[in-house]
Formats: sequence, structure tokens, C-alpha cells
Amino acid sequence: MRGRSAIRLARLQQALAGGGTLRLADAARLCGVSEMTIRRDVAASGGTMTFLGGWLMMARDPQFAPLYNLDEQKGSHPLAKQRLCQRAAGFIDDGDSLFIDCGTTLMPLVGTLDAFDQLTVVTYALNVANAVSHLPNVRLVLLGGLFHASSSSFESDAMAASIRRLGINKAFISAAGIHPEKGVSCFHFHEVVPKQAAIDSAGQRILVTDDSKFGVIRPAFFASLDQFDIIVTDAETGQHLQDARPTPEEAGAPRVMIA
Amino acid sequence: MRGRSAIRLARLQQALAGGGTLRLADAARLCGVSEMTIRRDVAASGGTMTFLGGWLMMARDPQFAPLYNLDEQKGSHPLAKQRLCQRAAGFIDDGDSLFIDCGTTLMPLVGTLDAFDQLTVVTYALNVANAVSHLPNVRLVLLGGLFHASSSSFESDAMAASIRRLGINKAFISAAGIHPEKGVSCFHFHEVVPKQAAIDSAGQRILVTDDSKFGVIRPAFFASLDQFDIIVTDAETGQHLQDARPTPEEAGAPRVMIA
DNA sequence: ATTCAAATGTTATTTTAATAACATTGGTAG
DNA sequence: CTACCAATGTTATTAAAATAACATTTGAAT
Repeated sequence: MRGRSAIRLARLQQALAGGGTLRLADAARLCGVSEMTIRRDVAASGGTMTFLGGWLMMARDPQFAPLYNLDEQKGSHPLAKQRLCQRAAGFIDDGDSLFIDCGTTLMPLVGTLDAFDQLTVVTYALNVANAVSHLPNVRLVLLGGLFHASSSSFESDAMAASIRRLGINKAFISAAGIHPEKGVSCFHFHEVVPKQAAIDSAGQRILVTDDSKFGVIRPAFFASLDQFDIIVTDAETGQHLQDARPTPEEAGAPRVMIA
Repeated sequence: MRGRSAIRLARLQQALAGGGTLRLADAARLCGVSEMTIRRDVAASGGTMTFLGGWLMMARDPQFAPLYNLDEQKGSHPLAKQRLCQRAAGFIDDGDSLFIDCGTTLMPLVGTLDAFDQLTVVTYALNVANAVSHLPNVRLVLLGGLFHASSSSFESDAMAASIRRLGINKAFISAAGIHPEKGVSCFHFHEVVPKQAAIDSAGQRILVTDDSKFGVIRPAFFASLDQFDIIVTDAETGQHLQDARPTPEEAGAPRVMIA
């Protein structure tokens, strides 16, 4: 009786591949073995599966990973993003058709959408799509293609054309770097096309970015600052931007909103 | 102090919008309130959120939905699907480019893919895409469009064209109904186009279906039985199909595999 | 202000899960 | 066949979460 543990683990993994959880008791029955044996199997699996209070699940980090660890909690990053998105959500109206960019910055924005009537969300990010897919009041259009795990987003030749066909009301754009003169940049080159297409075709362009991105340059530039109508940001970045442009009402200057 | 519970729930919901979990203690701190209050809030939320062993999460997140309830467990459906998929996986080779249909039937198939080298998976189903997205050895191509929650899949004008451009090695197709004379059907009309395109363009077509679908007719027909090269099914359906075609080697007859 | 009731906090109790310790089984080498 | 050892099962113990009970706070009406 050698290697049976591996067989059981494979079977459980297969059962859980599509997401979902299993009661410990059910996992045990599924494998025809005692609960203790399942516990030992999972413990020996080296972290591919875990128990969460009696429920077995795949421990793929991003999904299951707690949002805040007690340690990093003082760094109020997630809270900051929530504040930014709360502010950004102020620009949304019932019936809008929104473009939501990839990354984690705009994630809390999705959490605010259930308060509206009949929105449409266009995105090329898998994480955004998953969050939106649960909202009954939001129509979801996902722009597919080849998946890039690094940014949880898709790349496609047809991306730009698809976006231009869609009629986007308001585009919420995120960035990995924002520099007062050089402009706005991101990590991955395949993000450039959809970002630019959304900026081109949207009625209103809203850049959402926190202080940690200010002054930073990342590999791929995709826009200059004055291509945005509104910039929602933290106090520090906001101050910088307003100092750089003493007359924010002048033509082409985005309105800066501090969250 | 009225309606604060709702405010806290909204905040938590927003924090969890992108998926993931929160420790009870962290949720309490996030809202500046005691753990007991969070417990009461969640209990009053009417099932939108739940605790799983001290972790707060969105209840409807498929990631955390239980696969089997103790009650329905006797009906060994999920086990049957696993057996079918195990059998179906036998047709996969390293380097293959696979089409995987929507629904839950083919979900366990994804669980077998980590054993191969360098696969490509093409799908128009969000649940399949999510499962595949975690596999480092599989390239994922998601065919996007307008999302349909009923089947967790996408609809698009460009679907057929996209599929034909892709070069699919083996197409794994699921069905909601399979009838010996009338053919193979599904619930949703928007599934017909991608299914047919995949059947048209794939090198090998593999229908995977369990006994509960046999003799059933659903709203949308998409293929006849002899359009498949292989049918992977349970004992009962397999017997029926073999009886109906006494000479399975005759031209155009699919090979029937009983799992 | 005073009073009341809803909301929240605190503590105690029950239930459940996780761990540890020990007993049993079963395959395999000698 | 027998003795051994890994694998598994069983039971006991510990830790943690869910519930319940009761105390305290807080906001609004009188």
C-alpha cells in the first residue's frame, strides 16, 4: 500500500479543480477512508490544499489569500484603495456603460456597483469579470483572448476593434506608474492596446491611482496625464498635480480629486 | 444609531468584492466594532456572506460553494462526472490544443490537465477559464463577449470566427440532452454557435455525457450523434448507443466508451 | 434631563475542529 | 509463514469557533 496518498490527493484535487469546497467528512467518504487520513494527506500535500474550518479547498493563493494579514494591516493600502474607489464611484450613474481596467486598484469599485440600476461593465481582466459576474444588475462584457496570469488579463488582436464597437460611457483606468511629465505607464505591454482604446473611445476618462505610484515610471507608457478628464488620487499625489498645474480650469487639464 | 449594520455590511461586501476572505478579527477591526457585532451583521445579511471556520467570505463565490451536501451525496453524480472525465482525459496528449465546453460536466477534466506538458485550452466558459487560469502548464484562450450567468459562459458575434482561426486539436463537448435519433441538445441558444464551430474545426470531437441526459431533448439542438468521433458515457447510455448501432465500425459511427 | 429600546460589548457555555497519542491493519521482505 | 513497518483507524486531548446569556452603551423621543 504505497502511494495511495498521492492517488487520493489527485482525486480530491480533481474534484476541487473547478472551485468549491468539500466537507472533511465528504472528502473522507469520497476516498473511502477515515477523516484522519484525509487530514494527513492534506498536511503532506505541501500546501496545494487546505482546510478552512472543516472545509477542504484548493489553496491557490490569490483567491483564498486573506485580504489583510494582521501584520500588514497597519499599512492601510487596501483601505486607501477602498477610499479611492468610493470616490471614483461618485461619477457613476444608473444606466452607465463602464470600462474597468485590470489590476487590484479598481477591485473595490466593483463592490459599489450593486447600488446602481442596469450598468454595463466592459473589462479585459479575469478578476474584475469574476467579481462583476455575481451582480444581477450589471451586464458583463469580457474581452477575451490569450490569458496573462501576471496581470490576470487577456490579450487579443481584436481588442482595440472590440472596444471601439462598444460605446463606453466612462472609462476607469489604473496605472502602475504616473509621472508628471513623462505620463502614465503600466507593467505589461499587452495592456497598452486596451487601455488606449478605452481612453480613445470613452466619453469620460477617469484615472484612479494612489500615492505609491507617483513619480514612478514602468515599462509601458500608455497615456499622458492630460488625456484624462478626472484623476482620483491620494493627498500627496493630488497636491503635486495641482501644484504643477496652477490653473486646473485651463483647456486639457484633468480635474484632480483627492479621496 | 440606525442602519449602521447595513453600512458595515456594505463595507465588508466591498472589501470582499474581488474575492478572497477576511478573518473575523480583521473584519471587526475594519469596521471598528466587536467580533460579535460582525457575527450578528452577517447573520442578518440573509446569506450574502458566510463564515467558514472563522473566515468571512461571499457566500455565492463558486470558489467556496460546497460540492456535495451530505444529503444529496448518495446520488453519486459528481463521482460519475469524475469517472467520465478521467476516461475522457485518456485522449489528451502533451502539446494538445483543447476546446472545453461550458457546464459542470467537464469541470473535473480540468483537474487532470496539470499532469500534461504545454497544453492550450480554448473555452467560452468563465468557470472553466477560472479553473484553467491556475495551471502554469496550460495556455488559456478565453473567448469573451456578453456574459450569461445561467451557463457561466459568453456570447459573441465573433465567436465562430475566433474558433475557426484557432486550430483546435480535440474538442470536448458537453450536452444537456442526447437523443439517439434527434441528436444532441443544450439549454441555451447562444451555446449553439461555439459548440458547432468547435465541432466543425476540431481534429477530434469527444462528447462527454452521463446517463441522466439520455433520451432527453433540450431547447437547442446543436449536433447529430454521428458528428462525434468518440462518446464517453455511462453504462446505460453506452449500451443503448451500441445496441442502436450494431456495427460500430461502420462509417460515420462514433466510438462509444463506457467509463 | 430622563427614559426607553435598539445596538453593541462582554462573558460564559456549548459545539466543533485540530492535534496528539496510541491501537490496528495489511502488504511485503526475509 | 512470520515479523516488521508503513499506512490507517480509533480514541483522547486541546484549541478554537459558534452560540447563548447577560451587561453596557448610545441615540432619539418624551
